[in-house]
Amino acid sequence: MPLASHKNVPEPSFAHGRGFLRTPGTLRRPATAQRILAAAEQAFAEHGIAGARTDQIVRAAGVNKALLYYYFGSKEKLYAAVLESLFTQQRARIEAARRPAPLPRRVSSHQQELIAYVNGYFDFVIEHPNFPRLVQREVMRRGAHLSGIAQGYLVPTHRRLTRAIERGIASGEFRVVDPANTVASLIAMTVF
Amino acid sequence: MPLASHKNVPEPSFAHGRGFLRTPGTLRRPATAQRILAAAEQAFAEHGIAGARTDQIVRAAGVNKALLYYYFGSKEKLYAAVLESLFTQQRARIEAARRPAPLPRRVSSHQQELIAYVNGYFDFVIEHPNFPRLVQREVMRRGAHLSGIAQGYLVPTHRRLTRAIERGIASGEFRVVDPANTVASLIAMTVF
DNA sequence: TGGTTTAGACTAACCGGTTAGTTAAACATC
DNA sequence: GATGTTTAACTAACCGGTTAGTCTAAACCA
Repeated sequence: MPLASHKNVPEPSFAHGRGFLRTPGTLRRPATAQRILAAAEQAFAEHGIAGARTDQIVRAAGVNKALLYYYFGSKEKLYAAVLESLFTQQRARIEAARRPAPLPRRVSSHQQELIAYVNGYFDFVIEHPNFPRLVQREVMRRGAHLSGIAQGYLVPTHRRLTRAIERGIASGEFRVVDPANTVASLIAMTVF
Repeated sequence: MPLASHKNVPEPSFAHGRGFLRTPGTLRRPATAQRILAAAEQAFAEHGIAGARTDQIVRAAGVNKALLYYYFGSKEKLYAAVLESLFTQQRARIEAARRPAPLPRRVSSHQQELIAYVNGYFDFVIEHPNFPRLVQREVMRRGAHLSGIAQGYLVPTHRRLTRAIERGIASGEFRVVDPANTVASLIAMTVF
C-alpha cells in the first residue's frame, strides 16, 4: 500500500495536515522543515512532481529522508505544502501592499489599490521565481489543489479588485468599464 | 548503464537515429511503430517524460515492450521521435496551406499568405491537441531538443513570414510596420 | 527467407516510504 | 542540583515495489 496510512508517524505538535487553507502555521515550522520546503519548491518547479526525487530534495536540504516524511507525510503532501506556503506568502504580500507609498497626485486611492496589487504581484514573482512555474505545472496537471487555490486565493482577490473598480466608477474617477472583464484582463496579465 | 548502448538491437532497416532534422522518414515507419508513437504522444503530453510509463504506452499501442525498444532504443529517443514527428507534420501542414482557397476580393495575395499561416496553425492544433502541451512541457524542461526545433522549424517559418510582410509593404498593400515585431506578435498569438 | 512481432522471464537500479533507534534539551521530582 | 523521565528532532539502514531496459527463442507473415 504505497499511498496508505503511515499511522505510526508521531505527528509533530504543529500538525500539518489540518486542511489546505485552515493552517497559516507554515511559518511556525522549525527551520529544518522550512529548508525541506525550500528545496522541494526548487525541485518541483524544475522537474515536476513525478520528476522530482525525494532523495535529491533531502540532500539539498541537508537532512535525512525520514525527516521529510516525519514532517510532511508523503511526497504528494509535501507538494501540497509547497503550493500552500507559496500562495499564503503571496496573499500576505498583496495584502501588505494595501497601504502603498503615496503616489504622485492626480492618482486616486482606487487607482492606487489596483496599482498596488500589480506591484505586489510582480515583487512577489521576482522574489519567488518558482511560483509561476509551479502554478503553470499545477494547471497542466489539472491538479486537485486548483479548486482549493481558486476558492481560497483567486476568488477573494477577484472580489477585492472588482469592488475597487466599482467604487472607482461610482466616484467618477474611472471610465465606465465592465469590472468583470477588467479584472479578468488584470489577472491574465499577471499570470503570463 | 541505464541510458547506454543497447548494442545488440538489430537496428531496423529504416534506421531512425540519424539526426533530428535529417529524417523526414517518420511517415515511412511501419504502422506498428506509428501506433507506438501515437500512444507515446498521448502519454508524454499527459504525464510528462518522467511521469509517462513505457508499460502503459505499449499497452495502449497494443504492442510488446520489446518492440518499443526495437524501434526507438530508449524512452528518451522515443520522446525525441514524438517531437520530431509532430514538428514535421506541422511544417508540412503549414507548407500545404500556401495555396489557400481564394478569399473574398480586397484580400491581397500577401495577406492571404499570412492568413493561411494562421489558419494552418490552428487547423493543426485542433487535429493535434497534444502539440501545444508537449511544446509547453519542452519549454519548461528547457529541453535539449529546443535548439534543434528552433533551428529547423521556427527560424524558417519566421523567415518566410518576415519576407511575406516585407513584400506586402513594398507593394504598398500593407501599412508600414516593423516586420520583426509583427512576426513576433503572430507567433506569440499562435503559441498561446 | 528475412523483416517483423510476440511472449515473457529477467535484472539492475531506482525510489517512495518505513523502522527502529539516537541525541539533546526541556521538564519534573526529590 | 543531581536524578530520572519525557519529548521533539533527527538519522542510518533498510524494505518492497516499480521501472526502464534486456534477452532468448519462437512465431508470424509477405
